[in-house]
Formats: sequence, C-alpha cells, structure tokens
Amino acid sequence: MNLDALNDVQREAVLYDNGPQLVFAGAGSGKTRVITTKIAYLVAQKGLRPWEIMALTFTNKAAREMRERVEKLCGLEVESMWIGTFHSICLRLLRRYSAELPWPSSFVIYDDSDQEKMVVQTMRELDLDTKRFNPRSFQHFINSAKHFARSAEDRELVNDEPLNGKMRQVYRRYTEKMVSAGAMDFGDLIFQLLRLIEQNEGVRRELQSRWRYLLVDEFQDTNVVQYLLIRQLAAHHQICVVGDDDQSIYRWRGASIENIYRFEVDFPNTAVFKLEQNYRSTQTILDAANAVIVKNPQRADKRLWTENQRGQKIRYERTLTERHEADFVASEVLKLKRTFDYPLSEIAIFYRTNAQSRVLEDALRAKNLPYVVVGGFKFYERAEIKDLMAYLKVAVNPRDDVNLLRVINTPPRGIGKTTLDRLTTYQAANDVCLYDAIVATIPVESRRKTQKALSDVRRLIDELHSQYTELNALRMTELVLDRTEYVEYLKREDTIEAESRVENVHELLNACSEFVRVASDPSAAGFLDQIALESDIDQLDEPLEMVTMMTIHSSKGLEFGAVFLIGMEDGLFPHFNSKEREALEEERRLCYVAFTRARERLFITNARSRRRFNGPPVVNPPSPFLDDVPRELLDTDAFMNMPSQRQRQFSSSMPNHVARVPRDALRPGSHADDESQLVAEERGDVGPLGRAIDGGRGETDRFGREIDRSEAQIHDEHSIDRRFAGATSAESAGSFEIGATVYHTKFGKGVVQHASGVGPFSRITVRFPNHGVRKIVAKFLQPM
DNA sequence: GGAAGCTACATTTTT
DNA sequence: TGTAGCTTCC
Repeated sequence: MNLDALNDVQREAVLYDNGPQLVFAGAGSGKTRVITTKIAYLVAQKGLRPWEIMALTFTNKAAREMRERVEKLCGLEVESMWIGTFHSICLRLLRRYSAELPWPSSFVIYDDSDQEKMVVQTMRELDLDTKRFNPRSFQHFINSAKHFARSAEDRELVNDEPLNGKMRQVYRRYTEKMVSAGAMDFGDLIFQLLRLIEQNEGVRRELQSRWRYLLVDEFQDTNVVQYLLIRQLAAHHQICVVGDDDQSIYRWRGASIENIYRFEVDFPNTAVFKLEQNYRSTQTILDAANAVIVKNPQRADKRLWTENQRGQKIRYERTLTERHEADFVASEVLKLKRTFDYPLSEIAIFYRTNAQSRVLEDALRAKNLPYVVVGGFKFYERAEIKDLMAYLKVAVNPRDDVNLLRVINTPPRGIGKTTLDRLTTYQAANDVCLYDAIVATIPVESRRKTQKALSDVRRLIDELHSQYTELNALRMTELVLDRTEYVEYLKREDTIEAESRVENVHELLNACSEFVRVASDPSAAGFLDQIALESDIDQLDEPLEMVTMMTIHSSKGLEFGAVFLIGMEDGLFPHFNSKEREALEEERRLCYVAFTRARERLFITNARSRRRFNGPPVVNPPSPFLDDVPRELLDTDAFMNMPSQRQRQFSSSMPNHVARVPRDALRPGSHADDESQLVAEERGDVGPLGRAIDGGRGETDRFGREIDRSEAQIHDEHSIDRRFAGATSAESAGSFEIGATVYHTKFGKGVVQHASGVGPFSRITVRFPNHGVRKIVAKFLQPM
C-alpha cells in the first residue's frame, strides 16, 4: 500500500482508525483520494472484508467513481462492497426486508410528480379544495416531515400553523394510500428504513453487526433522517464522515449543516482532520473564493491554500441584456478554443436557475459550439416516457393507482370522465384500488362499449403483470409498445412534436437494451428502480468534446479548466427567494462552490437588464458577492458598474460603456468581432442605455426589484441583435431567410421555403431533396 | 367520449 | 414559456 502520494494530513486521515473520525475536506483538497485510499487500506492492511465496508454518497456518479478508484488502488474485488447513494442502499435494504414492512415487496418508487398526484388525490378524498390550498405546500409538508424523521402521528409535528391540522390529516391519509398503492416516495426510502431499524429488533441487530466500517461522503448535505440512520448503522462500529460545511447547499432539501457541527458531540472522542491544501485552482481563484466565504459567520475554522500559480485574473463582464451576456460567453468560449486550443470538455457554464440555459444554448448554437445541458428538461419527465414508465410500473404493481390512472386512457380507448368518476366512486365506497374497481365494475357496466374498453384494459394489465418477472426490461417495454400500439398513437398526431416523441421512445428502447446488457437484475422492476434513483449528473460520464452547462448545484464535486459563472446579479444570485439569513448564507456557499470548480480560468458575467418569462425586463444590480472579491483579482473595465453596495444605483452620468466592444475581442477576422462591432455601432445610434434605465427608476416589481419601463428601448436592443446577427446567429432568433441552406440531423440538407414566427420554436418550411417539403421547428435546424 | 381551444398560473436549486 | 385544467363543441 503506497501512501507516498498523500500529504501529511491526508495520510493521517487514511491511517486513523481509533474511533469516530470527522474529516473537513475543502474544495479540491483530495477528498476522494483520501476516502478511496482509506477503503483500500482497510481491506489490504487491516484485514477487513469488502462486504464489511459501507460508503454512502449522494450521487451514483460519486459512488461509481469511488468504486473504480478503489479497484484501481488495490486491485481488489469491490463488487461486494456496499458503495452507493443513500437512496439506493436504503432501497436495497428495504427490498431485502420487505417482509417486515407493510408495503408489498414489489413496491414502486414515486417521483415528484407521482407524489404530487397522490397528494392531490388524497386532498380531494378529504374534501380539500386543491384550488384554494396548494397541493405543493402539502407535498412540501410531507417531505420535510420525513426529512426530520417524523410521522403523521408524531407529536413534534404539531405547531401553530393554521393549516397544520389539515396537513397532518393529509399526511396520514397519504401514507395509508401509499401503502395500499404499493408505492414509496423518495423520503420513504430513508425514513422507512430508519423506522424499521428502530422498531424491529431483529433487523436492527442484523444491520448493526453487518458492517465494520461506515464512511459518509458529503456529510454536510445529510439531513436529519440520514443522520439518524447513520447513527444507527454505526452504533457498534467505526465511522468516518467527510464533508465541508462551506459546501452545504441543500438546505432546502432538508440538509442540516448542523449535522457536521453536531457530530463531535454525538460521537465522543471524535478525531478531527482538516484538509486545507487545494490542488485544483490558481491562487487567484482561491483568493476570490476565500474572500467570499469568509463573510459567513459560524463556519468551522479553516482556510484553503495552494502552492499553485497565481494564474490569470478573473474576467468580469457586465453586459446589456441576457442575450449580450450569452453572446459574450459564446465568443469567449470560441476564443478559448481557437486561440488557446482549449478543449471544450474543459469548459463549463454555470447558472443559478435552469431557465437561464436557454439563451445560452441559442448563443452557442449560433457559433456552432457543441454543448450538453445537464439537468433541466429531463428525459424521463417527458410525457411519452412517463406514459411508458407508467405502464411498466403498473405491470410490476397493478395496485399503483397514480400510474394506472395515467395510462388507463392512453392511447384513448373510450374510458372517459364519466367512467372514471364511476370507478372513483366505487373505490371510495369499497376502499379498493383502481384495478380492483375495474374488475368489479366490468360485469355491472351497462354500456357495451365501455364494458369492452374496461375488460380490454384489464386483460392488458393482466398480461403485462403475468410477464414482468419473465421478460427483461427491454422485452417488457416492447410488449407494452406492441399491445398498446403506442407509437402508432403518437404518429397519428402527425405533428412535428410527434416526430420527436417517437424518437424519444426509440431512445427509451436504447436505454432499456443498454440496461439489460449491463445490469445484474435486468428486469423491468430493476430498470424502474435505477431510473428512479438516477440523477442527471450521473449521466455525465465520459468527458465529451462539448461545453457543459449546468446549475451550480449540479456542479458540486466537479472541476473544469475554465468556468463561466453567469447571471451574477442581485436577485438572481443570490436568488430573491433567499432573503432570510440562513438562505443567504447558503447562496454564499453556492458562490464558493461555483468559484472553486475552476482550475485555471474563471469568467463572471451579469446582465443589466434581464427578461424573465413574459414579464418586463428587470434591472438588476451586480451581485453583492462581487463586492467581496478584491478588485485586484478582477480583469474588467466594468468597475464603474460596481459601486459600493450603498450607492448602487444606476446614474445617468454613466459612460456609454454598453456600446463598448469587448476589449480583447478586437482581433479582426473572427465572427465574434464583426458581430460585436456591428452591435456596438448600432447601439451608439440608439444612445446610452443609462437614459433608459433612469426612466425606470422608482418602479419596482413584486420582488422589489427595479423594473425597466423603457421597454421600447430594450426592445430595440433585442431587435438590433436580430437584424445584425447575420449568418452566425440567424437561427438563434429563428429568423431563417428564404432560400438559405439549412441542415437537419435526420433529413440532411434542405432549402428554406417559408418561415412563420420568430424564435427557436418557430416553424420553418424546408424543402429536402430526398424527403420533400416539411415543416420543422427552428431549433432542430442548423444554418449552413 | 374526446379534441380543440381557452385561461390561469407558476417558475430555485433535486436525491 | 409551457402546461394543467377547464369549457366548448362535435
């Protein structure tokens, strides 16, 4: 076992095994190296057997990496190690002990939207108007109760909330319905296992003696229920938790930063280790990150340092609108690629909210820069995929009312509102699941057509259910497609959207066959489990030659050579929903996480005026976090935009910097240059935007932010973009010119015949040599 | 029963 | 901007 590659603290942390251990691991301090080396050491030197070790992570990606690195380190058989996410390991144990649970062993996992539907059904059943009371607040109540390990009967749940009584009532009934539907939500996976351990002595003894060493990664993001679970599992054995209180960013999901402070109290004689040397970032980036995070009170005392070079200054750019911001980013990306031969896989763009990715995508596409967006609109949340997954869930578990309800008339088979109402009434009266209600109603159904439809559905469910243990996930999905004629149903729509839906179905089949190829349990049930617990970040495996775009939350644990952090505006980041002190501190940590992802280069941008949804453009001052970054670390000529917090108001005397061509974009010959110059010149005609913003002073929107009332002018700016975008960004505005040659991934080259509307979703009529004339949504076309 | 068309509504981060 | 849910019409 070679420990030479470790620094002193790292080595001590690896070797220590004399009681509870808490490792503070700053960003880029070699945390994963310590954990994996420790695991390898335990097996190779300390004689632990692989299955006596459990390591808990938050993402499958982290778990996979850990497994691979341990294997590489010691060449040991790691298959039998319990390395996985909290949720997947809990699920595995719940399935194993399902006989001890009120749930059937074939229970399915409800995602957020399934859960919301169940909440709505419960509320309706209890005569709560879902218009007057937001089901989501009830859903939130249930989830946070579970984060705190509280059941509906728990006295601790009582508080002064006016709705508290109703919420408890819904929670209780919801739980009953979940049990009889054979469904667990995310919270249940942890909470129900904890309850089982607490209440069932046999299970408790077995689990407490099963593992000799428990390691927990990202400990700062555990919530109370996870903490309690850890405490149970580690009751008689060694525990090592690794985390960084400065990177705790999941408070809203119940994560309790206190866990990391409380650990030493609950586990007496804890040895504390601090990994403070950073191997990732330049001195400049670290200085900036430290300057931001140090403003948070109540952190564990530590300071990240590095022996790395000072590096480049942080590039800060304040642009006119979010479009200009996106164009700036795209130009800089292009420059990194062309001038410095930077691999695109080393470039990432981070934003606070998913909605910000859209403009950016347009800008990147305009410059033909390939990109991937992590998260956002998820594949498995698309209607057609959810439909098919719903069929699989019902096949595994016909009692799953939420999913049966989803597909009972998809494709339409003549079971409409009237019939459904009758079924629901029957259910309420007899307290049975929907499937049983169907079975019971068929003989007494008077309308022949409906009767046939119902017995067809019943036969379909029976057939699927009878096959789910026989066929693998791929064959099952094919069976569903065959019996429901789902693809034919999609094609019947005959719209452009239908086309991409059919492609998504094929994509699902691909996912199935890949799953069947590699999974140890290739059943449909196994597939459903994996999908339920798979996150978007997990998909990000091999580095692709593409720019990666994601939220800051998703970026945690990753690193890139160059990072663009966009939307650094007060109100957006920190987000206006994060006003209270704790939330604001978390925003600050989020900023720290974002900065410390970058190895060499960090770009920070914001826009003076931003359009959200349909609302008016809103003027946002720069993020207050920027004030905390020492100016000498910044490379910018936007200082004039960074007055101190108190006097941060836009003044009419502000120079016309908005018309400025990005300083180092003035090399002749590139697209970016021509474009920005044109835009800049045009803006000169329009006049300084300072005036426009003055006009808006005093008016605020519902979030207390300044509204830019000079919409006409902003509008001008937007149309300038469009007029001068030229060939490079034609499709970002969706304004394809008639006669232009375009490219479609499926139909190949074509010529634009007609265009209606503007924007990525406008319809463009294109003549393809081999596929005739077709209407295509603009975003699927590339200019040539 | 079901398609189409309308309105209202909500939008932070996600295992 | 997208969609969920409602109404209207066939």
